[in-house]
Amino acid sequence: MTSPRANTLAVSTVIFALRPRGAGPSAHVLWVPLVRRTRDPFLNQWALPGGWLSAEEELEHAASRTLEETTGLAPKFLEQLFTFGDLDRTPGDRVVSIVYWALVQPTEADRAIVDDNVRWFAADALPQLAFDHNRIVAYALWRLRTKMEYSRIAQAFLGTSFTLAQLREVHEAVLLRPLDPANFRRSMESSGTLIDTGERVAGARHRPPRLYRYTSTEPTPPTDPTNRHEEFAHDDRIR
Amino acid sequence: MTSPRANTLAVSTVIFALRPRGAGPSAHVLWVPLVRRTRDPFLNQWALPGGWLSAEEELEHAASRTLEETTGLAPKFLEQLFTFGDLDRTPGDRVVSIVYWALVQPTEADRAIVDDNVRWFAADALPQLAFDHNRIVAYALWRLRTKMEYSRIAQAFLGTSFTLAQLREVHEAVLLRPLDPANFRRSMESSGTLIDTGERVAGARHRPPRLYRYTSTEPTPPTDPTNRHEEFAHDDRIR
DNA sequence: GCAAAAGTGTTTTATATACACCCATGC
DNA sequence: GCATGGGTGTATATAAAACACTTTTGC
Repeated sequence: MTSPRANTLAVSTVIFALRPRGAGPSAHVLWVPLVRRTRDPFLNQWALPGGWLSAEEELEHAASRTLEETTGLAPKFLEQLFTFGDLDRTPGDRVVSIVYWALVQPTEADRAIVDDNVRWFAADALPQLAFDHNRIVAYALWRLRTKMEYSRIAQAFLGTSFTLAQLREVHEAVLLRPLDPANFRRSMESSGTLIDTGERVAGARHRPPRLYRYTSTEPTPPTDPTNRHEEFAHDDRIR
Repeated sequence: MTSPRANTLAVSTVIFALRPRGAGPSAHVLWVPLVRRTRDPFLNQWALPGGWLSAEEELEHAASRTLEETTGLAPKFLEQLFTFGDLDRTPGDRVVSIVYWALVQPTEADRAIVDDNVRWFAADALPQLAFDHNRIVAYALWRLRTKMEYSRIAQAFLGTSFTLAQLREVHEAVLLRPLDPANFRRSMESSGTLIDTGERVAGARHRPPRLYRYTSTEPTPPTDPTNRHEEFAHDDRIR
């Protein structure tokens, strides 16, 4: 005789960073940190970072905390993605996972933790993950690509100032296609979200590019459910 | 001495229907069914239909079940909206609410249940609701309006066949602005989602309009997290 | 000078909008 | 006929894409 099933609440986070890669068509690729499971089910398999939700912790806080614990980084973008609760996604108790997604910049010589139980993987070449985590990452990737087209989350992969070429590189790496430099420049300039810092980057053997910053606020949708990250409104058009 | 707080899981649903109204600029308005709370907290105040989540019920099933129980209707559209879990949204135990939103057609002489504890309200003139439910409805409204512009959820308010004027009326009522009939026709025709049934509606004292149907499937985003409602992909772009 | 990327200009294409006007029906 | 929406045509404005060309640096 088995005891009745119970609901358990968990928070997980899909963390994206953009890192240079050896060679290939585009110079940067999306990477995702995963943690190795240290218990059953799916012992030793890779999974999204996350943990049980305590009754005293805000959802978003739980997401950014696990993010800090696995990458050592603070997110420049953090947003709720979806809540997964299919009955068959876990054996034993039913686990409802509130999943967030985050963008971080790979700073300070990849300050990111890398030990035997935490590793970064190329987002388009993941191994078989625990639970339904492959599906979750795939959905997060779709959301990232969709949102990149109408918002300015690209900045979250970069520092405070950047050249248009760097910003374009981010878009190209995420969208997986080349963008016309001339048209990209115009569309960014006309968006009104860029500020010319006046500075330039010398040193390369070509005309020194300008450095830009982002304006601090973006027109937020009337009712962002969280009202915490005005910089990047929640969906929308979850298109 | 108080016992430690616990997490509780609930599912609620924001249900929209489009119903004719007495007079005014547009002939139809959005309505939302609410239920009266029969216990504390917020005793007697109006709230979104919903209930506790059992460990044996799928999230979406819980949403459509409460929808059936409060309206007597089956949803033509049902999708996860957002998960609300702020610590201060409930007194006592912390309640995490997975909120769905749904569109129904007001069929069969408003088969909808109307008793002392269930009532329909105009979506733009709600009373003060229990918990954070005003904010939730506002967010659902924003999502409905956003999604109306790039998907074909409008059909969910209508029967299987409809005239272009009816479809336009839906858009106008949701978007709260008049649309050019000529341009609306063209944009719908060029979308490739409409099928001319060949039938017409006679009886009115003007040229009889054609009846259209929707094509059955829409290009789904690569990774709809649920894969159940291919007709209406989840955000995203939750644009 | 030459290579390479920054940056500007121009043309084409597609799409959205505004609005004039004809068509088919009921009365 | 006339009123009423159904339906077509067309001109204009705005934005996306394609691509030629000039500018500024390092070597």
